[in-house]
Amino acid sequence: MHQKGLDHSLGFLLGATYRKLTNFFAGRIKEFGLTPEQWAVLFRVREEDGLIQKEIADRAGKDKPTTTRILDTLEAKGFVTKRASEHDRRSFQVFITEQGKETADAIEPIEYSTIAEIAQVMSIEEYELMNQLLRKLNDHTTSLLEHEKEQ
Amino acid sequence: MHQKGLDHSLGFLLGATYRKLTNFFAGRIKEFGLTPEQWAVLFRVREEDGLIQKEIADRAGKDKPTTTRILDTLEAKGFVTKRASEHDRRSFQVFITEQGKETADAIEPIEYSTIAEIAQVMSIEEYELMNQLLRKLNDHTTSLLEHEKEQ
DNA sequence: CCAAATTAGTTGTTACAACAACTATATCTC
DNA sequence: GAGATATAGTTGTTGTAACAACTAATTTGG
Repeated sequence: MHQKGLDHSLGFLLGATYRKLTNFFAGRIKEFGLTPEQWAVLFRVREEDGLIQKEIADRAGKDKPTTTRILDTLEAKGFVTKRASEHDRRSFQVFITEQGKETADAIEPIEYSTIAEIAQVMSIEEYELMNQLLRKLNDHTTSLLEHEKEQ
Repeated sequence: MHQKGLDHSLGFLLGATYRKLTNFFAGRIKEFGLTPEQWAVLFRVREEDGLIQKEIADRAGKDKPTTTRILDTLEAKGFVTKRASEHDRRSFQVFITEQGKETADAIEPIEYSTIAEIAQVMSIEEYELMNQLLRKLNDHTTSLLEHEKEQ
C-alpha cells in the first residue's frame, strides 16, 4: 500500500486507523463469535444489568436502530435476554446471560492486551496525550454536530 | 449522550471520533451529491488522471471491492469515466470528468475549512502531534495485520 | 514456451451506520 | 383529562467495509 498523501485529511487518517485497529481486534475475538461492535454493546450490558436499550445506545455511542439490531443479534446468539420493562411499557430491559458473562470475561483481557500491543509504538505519555487529544476532538465535534441540528 | 466510560477502549474512542467527524463533513458536502468516502476516491482520481483501480484503491486505503463500487457510483453520477487500459487488458483506467473536476474544486476548500473548524480546540502543535501519533499507530497496526496474514 | 502462480476487477454475503418513517406508550400543558 | 408533544423501539433504505469466491489476463519459472 502506497497511501501516497495519506495525510490529505484528518478524517482519512482517523478512518484508516480505526478500521485497521478494529480488524486486528476482530481477528482476536472471532473465535468467541462476536464482532468488535457486538462486543462494545455487550460490554455495556455487562457494565450494568437491566439497562434499557436507549441507555445502552447512549453509552455505546450508537443510534437506536443500530443498537436494536446488534442487541437482536446478541440475543439470537444467546449472550443477552430482553424483558419488557414494568415501569415503562415502551421499553425493554436487557440482561446478560451466563454465556454472555463468560464470553465477556474472556474477551476483556484480550481487549486490553490488544490495545497494549497496538500502542507499543509509543510511550505511555504519548498514548495518554493521544487519547486526550482524541477526546477533545470528539467532544468538540459532538457539540458542532448538535449545534447544526438545532437549526 | 452520557457515554459513561467512553474511554473504555481506544478503538471505541477512535471509532466514535471518526464517525462524528465524518458525519459533520458529510453535512457540508451533501449539496454536491457526494459522500465523504466518494470524495476520498474522487480526490485520488483528480490527483492523477488515468490511474487504474488498483492504484486508486491503494491510495484511498480501500480494498478492491469497495473501490469498484464507489467508482461505479461516481461513474453513474458523472464524476468519472472508465476506459479499458491498452497496456493491460485486465485493468481499467479512470479519468475525472469536467463535472468531477468542478465538484472537486468546490469541495477541497470545504474540506480544509472543516478540518480547521474541528481542530480549533487544539493548538497547531497539538494537532501535528496527534496526526503524528495516529500515523504511528496506523503504520504499526498495518504491520501487525500483515504479519498475521502471513501465517 | 507452457503450466503454475499472480494480479485486476467483479459479485455475493454479512455487518454497521445514518437517516427517515412508523407504532406504541408516556408526559406535558391548557 | 384530552390533545399535543416527546420518547422507546422497530423497520426500511442506502452506503461502506471485510471477506470469500470467481473470471480473465498476465507474469514466472522450469
